[in-house]
Amino acid sequence: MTTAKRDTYTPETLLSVAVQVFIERGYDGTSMEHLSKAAGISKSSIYHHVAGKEELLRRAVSRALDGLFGILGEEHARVGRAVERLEYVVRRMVEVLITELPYVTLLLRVRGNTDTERWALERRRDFDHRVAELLRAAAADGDVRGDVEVRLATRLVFGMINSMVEWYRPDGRGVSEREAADAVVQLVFSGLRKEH
Amino acid sequence: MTTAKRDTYTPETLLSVAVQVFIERGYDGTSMEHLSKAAGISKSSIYHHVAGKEELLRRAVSRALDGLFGILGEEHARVGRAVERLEYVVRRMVEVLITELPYVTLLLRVRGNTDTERWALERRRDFDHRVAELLRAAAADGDVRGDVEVRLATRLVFGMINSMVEWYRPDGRGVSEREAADAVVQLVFSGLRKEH
DNA sequence: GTCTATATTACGATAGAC
DNA sequence: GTCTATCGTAATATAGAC
Repeated sequence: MTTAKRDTYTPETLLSVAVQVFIERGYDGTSMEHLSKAAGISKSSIYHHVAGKEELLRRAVSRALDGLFGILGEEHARVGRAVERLEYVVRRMVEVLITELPYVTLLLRVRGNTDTERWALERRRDFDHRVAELLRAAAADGDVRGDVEVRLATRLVFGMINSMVEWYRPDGRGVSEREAADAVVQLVFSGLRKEH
Repeated sequence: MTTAKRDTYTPETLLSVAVQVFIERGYDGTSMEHLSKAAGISKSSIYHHVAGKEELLRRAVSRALDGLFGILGEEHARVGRAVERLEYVVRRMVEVLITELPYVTLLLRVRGNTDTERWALERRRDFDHRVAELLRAAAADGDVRGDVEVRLATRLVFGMINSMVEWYRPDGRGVSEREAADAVVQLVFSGLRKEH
């Protein structure tokens, strides 16, 4: 290459700044002015890199969705007893949520006002259904309790995992990724009550 | 009274309309124009009833918080073994969430951009701490497993309960309040795995 | 209590210079 | 690739008539 890489923005690096601001102020609550201040460049410079606010949102939620769907392609999610595959997917969901925390955070806050948001919601539903199928198979195997409806249980488990974006912070002082994943797996499969 | 009550708006009735719109479009994504269209009156008429958008938000989250804090004052939440009080509070949280669904939904989506939102977040934290204390007491009694940290477990349980606002719809066709509360209590205390 | 009309500010996006 | 300046629109809120 002829010129060294300067500390100028690319769509990728701009994205990480934008996602932070979106999370702090909310997507709707963030103006292009807010983004330009946070990035240290002018509004029109942002338009040089991306077509607009919504493209930044699309790139962000795409990254989160790619991480989640990637789990379903992994070997431990595809072979073995359903209940074991389910446990693996639950653990990996926690890990992906932490690895891609800002992007997953944004994905989970999307409500469906724009085309991009509706597309993200649809892909989330696809993912949910895939995991629900796993739970259904585990129930058919007799490995999970039959007194809670599959769809309801899936929603509650997803709720527990996804809620981590509200409080998890990946600094050294808090909960480690391993501790978080262990706690979720313990609660989801064995519950709070001490076993006798 | 001298005149019969007409079908005109009061701050209360206007609130129920506004909350619906806030939930559909997001608080930031809702303009006074949107509200006036939904209410069937002009923008300036809304300003006759409330000082502005933020007052509607404050009224809404107050109602949700009153419902939640009310639980802690109930007898079953104050007397008895800690693990039993905890189970009662979890069940009642589900019930209040369903009873005050739109208001709790709004409360849980608040992010902290305005004074009202920061106040709501603070009160939510207070409530969380009160329930965490209950879990701590149950652990001290030896009724709850000791291998998951109290603060972490509380957050995950709240995550599961609160996530219900994302999908629960109180029409006759779906999950009843009783089924939902039972499922949450089962999962939180006993987990998914079939007991041996 | 509701309306129309409007003041004022902020928004997303573009033009065009450097 | 970044800037300043600006366009057209839509936002919150108010004034004042009825």
